[in-house]
Amino acid sequence: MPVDDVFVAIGDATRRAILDELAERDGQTLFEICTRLTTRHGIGSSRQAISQHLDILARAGLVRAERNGRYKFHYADFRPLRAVVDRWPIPEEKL
Amino acid sequence: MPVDDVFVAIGDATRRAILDELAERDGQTLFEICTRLTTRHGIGSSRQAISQHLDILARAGLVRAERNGRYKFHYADFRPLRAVVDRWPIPEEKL
DNA sequence: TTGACAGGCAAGCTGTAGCTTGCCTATGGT
DNA sequence: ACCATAGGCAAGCTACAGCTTGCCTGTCAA
Repeated sequence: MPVDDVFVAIGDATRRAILDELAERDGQTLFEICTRLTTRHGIGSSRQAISQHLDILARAGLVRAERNGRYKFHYADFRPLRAVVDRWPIPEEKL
Repeated sequence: MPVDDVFVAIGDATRRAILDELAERDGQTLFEICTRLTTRHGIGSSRQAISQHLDILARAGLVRAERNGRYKFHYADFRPLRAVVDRWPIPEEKL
C-alpha cells in the first residue's frame, strides 16, 4: 500500500531479476517466470518464493496481475520508480 | 564495493532520511546528522546506528566522507542512483 | 596534562525477510 | 469423471539487518 515500499521492493536481487525478465517479455505466468529465472538468471528459488516476491512487487505497484482462466499473467509497471528519480537530484552523466 | 548494493542502501528508511538531510545541507558531521534526524525526521536512533548506516551508504558510493581534524564531514553523491534509472524504462510522467 | 568532544570498534540481542514444506482450490483437457 | 496443471494459503525455519551497549582512540582547548 504505502509507496514507501517501492524502495524495499527493488532492494532484493531476485525481485530485480523478475522485473528484468518482465521488462524483456511482459505478461508472463508464474511458471514461466520461474523457469526463465532458473535458466537465464541462475535463480533456483521455489515457485512459492517467486509468488511471494510477486506479491511484494504488486503491493509496491511495480507489477500488475491479470487472471484469465487458470492462467495469471503478470505485467511490469515501472511508473512507481519515479519515486526514486524524483526524490534526489541525480546527475545526468556518470563522471 | 559492488554497485549492486545501491539498491539495498536506499531500501532502508533511515538511510533515505540521511540522504534527504545531506541533500538539503551537505557536508555535515555525524553528530549534526544525528541531531537533525531526531529533530526534523523523528528518527531517534543512536549515534552508532547512524554511523553504521553511513558506512553502508559509503560502500554503495552514495556518501563520501572527508576527515578534517577531529571532525568528519559527509557529502552525498547521487551518481550511483543512475544504476536505478538506467536499468528499467521509467515512463516520463505518472498517469 | 587533563578533560571534553568527535568518532571508531566489536560483541550481543531481536525482529523479520526470504525461503521451504505441505496441503488445498480451481480450471481445463480427455 | 478423472487427473494433470496453474496457482493459493499458512505454518515453520534460519540467516541476517538494524540496533544497542560498552569501551577504546584521537583531537583540540584550557
